[in-house]
Amino acid sequence: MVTIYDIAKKANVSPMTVSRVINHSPAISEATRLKVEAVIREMDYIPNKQARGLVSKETKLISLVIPDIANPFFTTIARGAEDKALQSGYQMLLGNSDEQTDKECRYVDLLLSSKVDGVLIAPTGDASLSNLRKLAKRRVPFVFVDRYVEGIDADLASGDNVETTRELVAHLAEQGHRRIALINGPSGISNARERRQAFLDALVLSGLEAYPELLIETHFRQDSFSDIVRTFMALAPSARPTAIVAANNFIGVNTLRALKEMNVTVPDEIAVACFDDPEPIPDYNPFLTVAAQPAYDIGYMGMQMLIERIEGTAPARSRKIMLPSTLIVRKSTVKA
Amino acid sequence: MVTIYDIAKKANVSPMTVSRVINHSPAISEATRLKVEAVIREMDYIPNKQARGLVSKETKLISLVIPDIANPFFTTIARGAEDKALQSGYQMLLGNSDEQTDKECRYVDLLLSSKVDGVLIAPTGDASLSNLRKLAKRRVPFVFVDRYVEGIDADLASGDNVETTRELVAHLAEQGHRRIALINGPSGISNARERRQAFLDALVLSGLEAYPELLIETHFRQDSFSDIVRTFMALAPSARPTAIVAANNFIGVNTLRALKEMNVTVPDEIAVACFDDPEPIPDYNPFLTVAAQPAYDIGYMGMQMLIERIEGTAPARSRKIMLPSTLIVRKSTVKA
DNA sequence: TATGTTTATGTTACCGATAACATTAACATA
DNA sequence: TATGTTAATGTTATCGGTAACATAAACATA
Repeated sequence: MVTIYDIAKKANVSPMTVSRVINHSPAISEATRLKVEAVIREMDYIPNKQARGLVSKETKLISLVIPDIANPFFTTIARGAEDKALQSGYQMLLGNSDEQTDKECRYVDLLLSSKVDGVLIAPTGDASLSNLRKLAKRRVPFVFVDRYVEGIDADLASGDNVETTRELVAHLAEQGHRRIALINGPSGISNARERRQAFLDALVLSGLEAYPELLIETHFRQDSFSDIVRTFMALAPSARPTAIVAANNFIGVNTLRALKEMNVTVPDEIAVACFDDPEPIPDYNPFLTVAAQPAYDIGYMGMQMLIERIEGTAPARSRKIMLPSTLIVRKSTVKA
Repeated sequence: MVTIYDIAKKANVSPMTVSRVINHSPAISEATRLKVEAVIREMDYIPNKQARGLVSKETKLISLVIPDIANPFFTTIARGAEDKALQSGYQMLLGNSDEQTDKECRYVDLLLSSKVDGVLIAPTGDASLSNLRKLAKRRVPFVFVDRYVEGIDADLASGDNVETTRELVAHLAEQGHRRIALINGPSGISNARERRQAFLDALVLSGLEAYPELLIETHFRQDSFSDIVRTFMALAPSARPTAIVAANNFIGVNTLRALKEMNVTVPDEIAVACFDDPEPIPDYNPFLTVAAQPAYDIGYMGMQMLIERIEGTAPARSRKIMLPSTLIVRKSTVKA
């Protein structure tokens, strides 16, 4: 491998002079600079970031830890985050936690060892506390995307859960629904908690009543909703929900599937709307009404805040950025 | 930061002994090992990969360079690749080339500086040659996913373009179509070239004729197909295609959209089928007939071959893995 | 008993860069 | 002319590990 020593020898200067040229130090004569630059080009020298990092204590590496890169919502966050990282000269490491705190823990250990400059994380839930404490203890800056953890002070970029929930409920209320169910994520995850509260508030706002039996808590990656749907359908017709709000795209799509399997027609018998668009490339004839969170911006802004933290240009107090969603009304909530 | 020197001092041994314990060297007495391990735990020591890598010449970093992480096909490749990487103790860096050779070049420079152990790449096309040469020159192992570059010898994991194309054409022929169009990617990308040839061969196999005016070359991320569709519709009715094969999900979806805008009914007037499912979470009522390539396996197998190359356990000759697709027939090709 | 072998541990140098300090030459100033 | 100042460059130590070699103690063998 070509090192600054090879360059130095060939250019007849000291390695330190080469280092100065590479780092654009002003204390270099024009003549020397040109000479060294010529040799660098000639020998096709590339600085070794590892060696540099050992001294400078920075790696220009940022880790993104998300539940699942295959979910279009997180995919788009990743895309936004990566764009910002590249702009600022950082490279992005990817980690899927699969909503499992122990897998997340494995990543945290890995990235602590890799000495990343910072971490952008959508934590698996409140159980992530110990993982985040580990980061904090080692003074690795981190920023939350999509979700936060109670008791940990850090910047957050997320969708506006309150306003988004309100929009979904208002839309359904407008369509005449009076009994609306919520199929939510686990209460151990901040956005599920927020969505639940926002849902209850939104019902009041729309002049509707809340029914405890229509408030379901499940997982964001639950893949069968047959039991839940069956329970709904077992209710007396007057007690059945006529509309369902699903707390993410995965729940939304799989609820639709369960309804279809049980021959419940959507939206005629039950309307369905959800958070996050399941389709990154909108299909010909999309069916599901969604409140699309601005995932790209969440990733981009989150990364921006993180880089500001890393580079010390962020304000001392932590920032919470809530971005508005876009309600996209489709067939699953509008009767023909 | 806690280093092996801190551990050594506290445990009353030399730093080298600590290093041996960390690396599970057998030449350590049980007593010393336990003593050192206790101090390591007590002081919460984490090895510094940068320092280690400076000596060992490995970073346990692999870079994945793909056109776009937001495209579900590549997303799923990333997911498979990441799973395999983690299993084998590697971390994955992500880079989006956006189908631009110069952006790809920027990444290659970055990862050369980061001293990654290997690169998994879906090259932007034949123009990637110089970028790949750079990698080869520096002896950074790389493996192709989805696409290869003529003149570069490396392992490849991809879908079986020939067989997949044949299936799509056979399906359309079975539906009675005699004039089938192909809207393809750029001929500078290997899989577009392969799909074109496979398409022509498949037509022959199905006893159909090829019409040059129905062979369109465009971009994999082209977003408007109005002109192409308009040209088709301007043909005399007997010369118009009755079916279109789109070379990827993006082309497929946007062709559908263009057809819709021009009030061409699908599949009645024109049927449409494409490579790669645009929907990572199949929607309630998916419309588009697709040949779904096994993206997860492409990523997983590609990463596996790469790790074998890195660790020197791969055979000298390069391997080409072609994985079969699954034809999913939906409404866009089947008249009601 | 002297020597060889094995096992466990320590010492030194180095990976490729940079920070901190040292030196030199050129020039300005008194 | 002696001294101070500035600009350009060099030297040394260090970052946190590990390879290679050195050493010491314990034991076996002739």
